[in-house]
Amino acid sequence: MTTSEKATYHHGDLKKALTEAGLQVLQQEGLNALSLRRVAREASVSPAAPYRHFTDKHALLIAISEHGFTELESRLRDSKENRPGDIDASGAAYLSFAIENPELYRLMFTQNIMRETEADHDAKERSREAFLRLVETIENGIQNNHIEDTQCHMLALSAWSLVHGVSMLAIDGVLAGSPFEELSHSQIFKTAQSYFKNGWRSKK
Amino acid sequence: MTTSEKATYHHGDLKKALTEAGLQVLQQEGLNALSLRRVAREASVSPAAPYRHFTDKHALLIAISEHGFTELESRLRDSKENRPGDIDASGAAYLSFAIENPELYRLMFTQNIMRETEADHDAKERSREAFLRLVETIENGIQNNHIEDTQCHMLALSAWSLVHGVSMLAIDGVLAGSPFEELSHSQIFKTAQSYFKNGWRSKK
DNA sequence: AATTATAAGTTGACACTGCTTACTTCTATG
DNA sequence: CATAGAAGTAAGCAGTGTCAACTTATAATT
Repeated sequence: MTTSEKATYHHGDLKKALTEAGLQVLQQEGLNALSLRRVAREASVSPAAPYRHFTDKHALLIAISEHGFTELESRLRDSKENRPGDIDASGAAYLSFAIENPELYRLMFTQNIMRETEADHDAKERSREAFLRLVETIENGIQNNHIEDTQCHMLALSAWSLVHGVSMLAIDGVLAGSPFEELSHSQIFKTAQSYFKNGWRSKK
Repeated sequence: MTTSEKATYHHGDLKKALTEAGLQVLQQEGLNALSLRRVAREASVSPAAPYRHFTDKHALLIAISEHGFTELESRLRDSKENRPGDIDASGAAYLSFAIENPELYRLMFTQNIMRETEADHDAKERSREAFLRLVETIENGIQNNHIEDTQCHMLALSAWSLVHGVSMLAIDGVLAGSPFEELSHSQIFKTAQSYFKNGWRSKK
């Protein structure tokens, strides 16, 4: 209905439309419902139309995944601005994103960029960059003057592992019924962190 | 060719055959190649035959997933027997399983038991039990006389989160190119753990 | 301005998938 | 020995990923 959008061209920006439709289907009906034909239908276009913009179904998934990485990164950036140096807040922001977008989050780490496929090379590269920006953001988040780069990198990976693990377990419903369920996201992260700090002592 | 196996029945233990064929396809060609028809073909039966043993495709996946949980649990049990009280060894065993069976491991936490579906109720229940045994095994692994049950549960979840996170990142190729790559699995786990113990200091 | 090249979308088809219904066959039990 | 019921088959529907051949609208060129 908006005049400005329609004027673009014979058909609007179909690639964007397909990606957004795909994202919506993914979030509302899950990965199994996400098909190229369905997305094409959603955009009122023929079943083969998407192939003018994506070489593959995989390429569409990569594009959606890229969108996710960008959004997650921006959330971490926001959290860093609002509470600079507060790594707990960043962890909470990360976890919130995962919990609010379970299907998307799972997709991001399932149809992974690193995996070797023949899919659309450009999209793959852009997605990979978005992913690396995320890693960078995480590293910046725990930047420390007193340690060197290598240590910082490992620190980042360790922290990320914990948050990623909690996110996955939360998404998969493993936390349901556990004491974790009662806590807020921020508290979950804090608790896990404090337990790690205090160390886990085994019997022996 | 073996006489004893053929004598079982009109057709052997098809349910088991299908599950094993499914596992093999999953590991060798990935989740996308894993279809009911393909598995049926692999077991030399008609396309609809599996439906006498699985209500759903999902039910087959649940069965395969259950197999995975049982195997992982047994590995953790072994590790505990061989090196009682050595939680690092358990973590390494866990990580090894994930790295050796990436597709299976991903499936286990993707087609999760907790998710609400109409699938084969029995299989779902058995799989859920296998899963809970795993949680129990993990909790037993870090059992501690000095802390109460609730704390122990949270400790287990925290430790699990870390190992699960490292496993996922490793599977997804995120660790490739990082300092982690140089280390053995056991060392990866130890390193992450030690970093957590020492704490991560932020600038502020 | 008319022509042409090309990007974008359509049509129709193939092989494959999950799943269902109706049918057959074997096996175990009364 | 008869037969109920479990196990497997056959045929078919709707949906899917993908491709080749075709059409059309836009952009570029003369």
